[in-house]
Amino acid sequence: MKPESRKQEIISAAAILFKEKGYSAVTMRDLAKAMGIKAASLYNHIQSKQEILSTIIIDLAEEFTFGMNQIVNSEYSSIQKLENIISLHVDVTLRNADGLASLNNDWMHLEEDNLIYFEKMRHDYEENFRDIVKKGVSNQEIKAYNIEIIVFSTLSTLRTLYLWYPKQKNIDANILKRDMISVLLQGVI
Amino acid sequence: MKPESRKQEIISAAAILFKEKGYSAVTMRDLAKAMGIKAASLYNHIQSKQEILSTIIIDLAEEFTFGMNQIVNSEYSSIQKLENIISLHVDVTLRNADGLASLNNDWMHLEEDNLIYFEKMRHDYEENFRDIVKKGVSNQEIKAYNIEIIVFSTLSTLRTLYLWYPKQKNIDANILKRDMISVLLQGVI
DNA sequence: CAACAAAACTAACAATTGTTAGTTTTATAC
DNA sequence: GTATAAAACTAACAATTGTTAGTTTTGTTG
Repeated sequence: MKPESRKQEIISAAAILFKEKGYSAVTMRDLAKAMGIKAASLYNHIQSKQEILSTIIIDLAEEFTFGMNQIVNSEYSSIQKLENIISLHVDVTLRNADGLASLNNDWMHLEEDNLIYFEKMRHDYEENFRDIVKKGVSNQEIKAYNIEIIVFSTLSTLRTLYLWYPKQKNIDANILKRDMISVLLQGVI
Repeated sequence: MKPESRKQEIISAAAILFKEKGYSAVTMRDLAKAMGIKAASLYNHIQSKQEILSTIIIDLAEEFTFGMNQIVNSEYSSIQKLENIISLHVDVTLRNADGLASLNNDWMHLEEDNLIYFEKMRHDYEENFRDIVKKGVSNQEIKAYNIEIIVFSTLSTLRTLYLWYPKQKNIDANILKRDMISVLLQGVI
């Protein structure tokens, strides 16, 4: 592993603190203490507290957007697309569970352009997800339950994965994917 | 409907603001403005900002604890117990969606005894939930997937219901229960 | 060792925070 | 109409907030 830049170290430390208490409750002095330095010293590396938050959230949101676009443009069946979405969430969660806490709970503290940009990405993501489910229902690949409930319950579980998986000790990514696919999809197929 | 006491009005207004921005980001001046009064005037009715938060969260947590205890002590099958849990969450969510945002996202800002009390209730709740699933698996009422994943994915969906149901227009509680039961349980039965 | 950049420091700022004290207004009861 | 209680107000507090300016220390490169 190559050493993180000082800026990246700060962002990673911030993500952990944001996960524990939320963006608003974490002070720059808290963050500095976690880094073993003084608050003012942080500003040699970052521009503002807000920059930390937006870096954490926007990077992750773009990862999801990119992954979803690949899935949407693929030639898989609807069910296979859903499996790929589950796989995407597992991958991102294993790589950056701390950051996902901010994405889920602190996105509303983004400012101006970043807030608008984030909300558009989230909206498009949900829209793509919904379209995949709809297509699957019209295909008769997926049972015609309430579509909104399928979308909501699957997304809820995937979005909350960051809270749960750290409690499981050393769970293998592929086993996790397989089990998530079973539980989330067996009911709707 | 009987008129809410002034204190209850404040707590309800606070729950809405807490849902939008989180406990830490809402100031007493924000809350006062929402009530159309000055911040100092709030203190004629409440003791502290913390008291508002703990009232919102502890009341809800006790509702869940009470409901879960009734289900645990009933003579239903495991599946019926799970259906009753789903029904409990739907009922509580329809009655107080705003407060559930605080319970889900701001419980860590509870102080001392209330924090300990809350964490115990949450732990016991999850433990009861898990035991019901385990019993169902040993009964062969429930498929023997990864138990932890079943518990986690079901709870995630139920806990996030408060975010989603307000977007559905005038959805009937009983229809919602029926559909939730279908999507959450058909996969694991 | 001299030079330079990276990264830390001290000290302070203006704004905002939850909360208190004391006072005035508003509504209710006799 | 006067007394009482409820609910608002003004003014201020001590602490904490994100951030800046200016300075010193640390580490690297020739």
